[in-house]
Amino acid sequence: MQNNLLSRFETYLVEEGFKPGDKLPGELELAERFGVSRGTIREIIVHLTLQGVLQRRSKAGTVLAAPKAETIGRELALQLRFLGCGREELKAARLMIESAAVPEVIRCMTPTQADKLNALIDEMSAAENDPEQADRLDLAFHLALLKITGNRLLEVFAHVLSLLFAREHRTHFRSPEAIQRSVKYHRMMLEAIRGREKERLLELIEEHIRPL
Amino acid sequence: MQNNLLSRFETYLVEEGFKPGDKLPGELELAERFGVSRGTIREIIVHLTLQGVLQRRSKAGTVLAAPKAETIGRELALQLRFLGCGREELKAARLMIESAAVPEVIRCMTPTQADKLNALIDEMSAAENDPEQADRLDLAFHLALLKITGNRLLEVFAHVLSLLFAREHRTHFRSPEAIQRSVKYHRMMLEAIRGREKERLLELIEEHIRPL
DNA sequence: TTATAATATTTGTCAAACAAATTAACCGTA
DNA sequence: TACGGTTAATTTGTTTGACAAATATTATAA
Repeated sequence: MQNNLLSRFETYLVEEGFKPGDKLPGELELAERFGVSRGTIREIIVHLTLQGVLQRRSKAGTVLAAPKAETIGRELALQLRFLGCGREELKAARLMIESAAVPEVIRCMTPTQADKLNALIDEMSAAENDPEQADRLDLAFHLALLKITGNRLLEVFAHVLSLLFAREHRTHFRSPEAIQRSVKYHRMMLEAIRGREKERLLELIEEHIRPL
Repeated sequence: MQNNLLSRFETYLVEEGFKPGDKLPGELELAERFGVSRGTIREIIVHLTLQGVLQRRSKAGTVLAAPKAETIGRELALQLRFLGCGREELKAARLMIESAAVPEVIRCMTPTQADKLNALIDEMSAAENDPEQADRLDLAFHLALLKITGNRLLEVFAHVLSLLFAREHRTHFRSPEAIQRSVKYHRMMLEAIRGREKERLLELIEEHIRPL
């Protein structure tokens, strides 16, 4: 049963003390070690590779990957897609996650990060005639916001939500006006963050997400 | 490249309009359809199976799975494990997620759900001499709490966090006293929920999670 | 029509093979 | 000794073929 082989392989990875970047033995050796054929162990290796746990350089070998929030979220999004969440459920989750981060965001914010947010806002404002680009920048802003907390778990969750949003409802913005309205909200949010106004920021986030 | 084949397969699943429970064609037919050998397409099928997107009854066939928060969270947890989050990061994430859910929890709570929470608390109280069981029930309580919101995305996130917690620090409770202290907090939280006291609940959650 | 037996599918797993790429070994030269 | 280039050995990516075991389907008999 593959499930069993997978967990054996997982504990092998952990117990053998592999660290990101370390090279694993070849497929043949691994197959022998686990008492299965190369094809069988390969199914597991490929799975973990697609999952983002391993990384393979073609024809050279397999190494333990340094997992990134981005690649991790990508795979999860597919699964959640079949979960069939509606727009409202997604919005609610986004709202909750972002609201949750507010205290930490205000606590951790540095001037450099504020500048970066500002740059994203400007860029989005400039993209008022490119809805697709504006959409990407909108999501980038919200992600950057959460990234301020320095919590990678939250970052992964936010990524998942962005991806789901992007896939299901890729056309938020239809007019330059809508884009500029969003830009305005982002600016107000940034002001609230700079002024450490927690309540104000919560209000803004809610108002910003609700009408999506 | 497998990555490409995976995304082709994914769009196939979506475009062909498969719904949970639907049976897919056999491996041979799929292999032919995608222009690869059985072994190659199998790597993708196995991956999606381990991922929880597909489900296979041995020697009978493959069907599209009805994804559950639990199985989805399980796979993600492994990935995040290699991300190497420390206890503090985990705690912060838990705190944020649970705090985020508070308004919704209070809004959505029904008497039946309150009773269920109560039952979980009683069970945990009775398990004061079985730390492992108490630990499980503790997590079950927190999960049930989030489930009240009816938001499956939040549920998945909560699951991930529970699993990470369970794996990394499986020995929260060392004494019956510690367990009863936790039980006491759960009871107070339940009271706050029943009384719709938002601020009180937030306080309790913070106090409850901080010393872990 | 229904129960049962025979047959055909389908998965799970293995072995062997080969091209293409990369890595390691070797070897002659300065 | 140190270095650069050529050759040989590994390793992956992918295919084909094979076979047992479980399951689904069909045919047959009561």
